[in-house]
Amino acid sequence: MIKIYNTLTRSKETFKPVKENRIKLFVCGPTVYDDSHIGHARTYISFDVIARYLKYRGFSVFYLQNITDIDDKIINRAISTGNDPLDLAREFEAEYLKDMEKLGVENVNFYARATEHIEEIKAQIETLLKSGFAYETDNGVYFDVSKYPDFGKLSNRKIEDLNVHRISPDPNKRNPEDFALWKKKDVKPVWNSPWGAGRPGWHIEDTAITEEYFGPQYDIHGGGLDLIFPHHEAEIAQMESASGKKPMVRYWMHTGFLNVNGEKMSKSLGNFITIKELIKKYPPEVFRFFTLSTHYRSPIDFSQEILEQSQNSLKRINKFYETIDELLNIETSTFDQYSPEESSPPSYIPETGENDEQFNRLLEETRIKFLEAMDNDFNTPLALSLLFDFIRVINRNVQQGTISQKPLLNIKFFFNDISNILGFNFTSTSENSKNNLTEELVDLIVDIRNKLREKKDWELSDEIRSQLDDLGIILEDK
RNA sequence: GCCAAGGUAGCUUAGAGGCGAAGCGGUGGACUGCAGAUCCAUUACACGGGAGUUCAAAUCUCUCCCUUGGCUCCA
Repeated sequence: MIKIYNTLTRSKETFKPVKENRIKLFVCGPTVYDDSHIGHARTYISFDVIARYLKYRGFSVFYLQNITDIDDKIINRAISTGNDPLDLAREFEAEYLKDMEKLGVENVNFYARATEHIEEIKAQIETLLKSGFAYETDNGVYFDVSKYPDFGKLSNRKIEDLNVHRISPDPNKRNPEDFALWKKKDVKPVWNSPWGAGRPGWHIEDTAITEEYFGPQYDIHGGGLDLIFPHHEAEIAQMESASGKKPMVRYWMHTGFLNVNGEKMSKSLGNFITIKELIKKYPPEVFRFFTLSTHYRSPIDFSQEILEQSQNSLKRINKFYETIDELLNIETSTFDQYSPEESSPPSYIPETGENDEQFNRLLEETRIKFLEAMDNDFNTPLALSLLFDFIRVINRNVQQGTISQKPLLNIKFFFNDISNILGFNFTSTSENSKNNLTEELVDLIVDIRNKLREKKDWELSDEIRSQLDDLGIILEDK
């Protein structure tokens, strides 16, 4: 039974899709006017894991994301760089998709561009106008918040409180908190509409897109915490008014902020880190681990030091996975050739052992606890800590030679599942790098060094090891 | 002013009434020619202060202190 924290009710609820077994998941995508930053990465990795887990749990997940490719920021950026706004948007959209691919975010089924849903947007505005929820002014078409008494239910605000700190509200609007559905414009990218040329407001694209692919009601809507107000609030108002159906979304999920060195990430503070900059310094998996070591709703603090910690922690899991592989591979490659007469038999571990049952039981317990942790609002930090507990016990038994192949094989399958769910790739280097020239050359150097070691030429051996280390190749003598 | 999230060992995080918290880091030991990895031990009977409820409180209640964020665009 999966429980999800619902921003709307501010409590954990048992998850039940509208349609049995089929989940419609929408997550707000980026406005493509610049390179994506590590805050985006945090959010999209979180939802990537959520989608992966729901699939693992047997649900069929349709994960939809919008791409905001028309917006003031894009236009301003295009003007300042002398580009066409739509070209600029395409360019950064491509960069975004590349970044996501590198981060291992691969579960989005469809990316929907705002500019390719102008007809749906206009249709929804038309509906809202006809039913009296929207009105037209000289500047555009606005949603009349006073017609929707539930406005503020997601962000827990009262309409009265909203206009307190407003600066210079548009006098043509009926209420200061009314928001634009259509902006009348005559410059640059504009589309024709019954209300004149212009372009859509920010909020309407999402509901137009979700209505097109999901209908007026669906399961999960996700995004960053900062989108709750006003964006998601506006979405609810639009869609529920247009369709007359409530709720538009059953579960609202929001990811916490990523801060840098305890401060909000912003361009003015100079602590703005793009995904590209990040993955120049650290493998994407390290960032993924960092992300998953904090609950998705909690704020997360990014710093070099913490990323180093994540790197070391992840190394421990990878190392463990490699150890298992090695133990099992030794068997497959040398077990048949082993004969008791040989003076130095190849090291191997027995196929079965007397403790097999015990290890299988431990594995099952760990699996159950892991699933329980993930079921409980996707508690990845707890899930990871369970893995570490398990790894320690198995390592101990590996060291003591008290574990056999059979349980190790089961463990390997379990970790394959884990790597799928969390989006890691634990595959050991030995599996990946066969037929690789670099690897062969390294093997050659290692062979030579082993001969030096036989001659007890420690000085040269150590120098070779140290120089390999400088090249990023870590040599560990057994 | 209004809303929200927090303050748990050196660092990063789980836990949410009773059971040894996990990882990283430090120190010592086992193993090793050395180093690394791994294991064992230790740092470490941790929960911002105060009061209350309870047989029992990091966990519930009250109160105080502090941090961060949102209320304009933002994942």
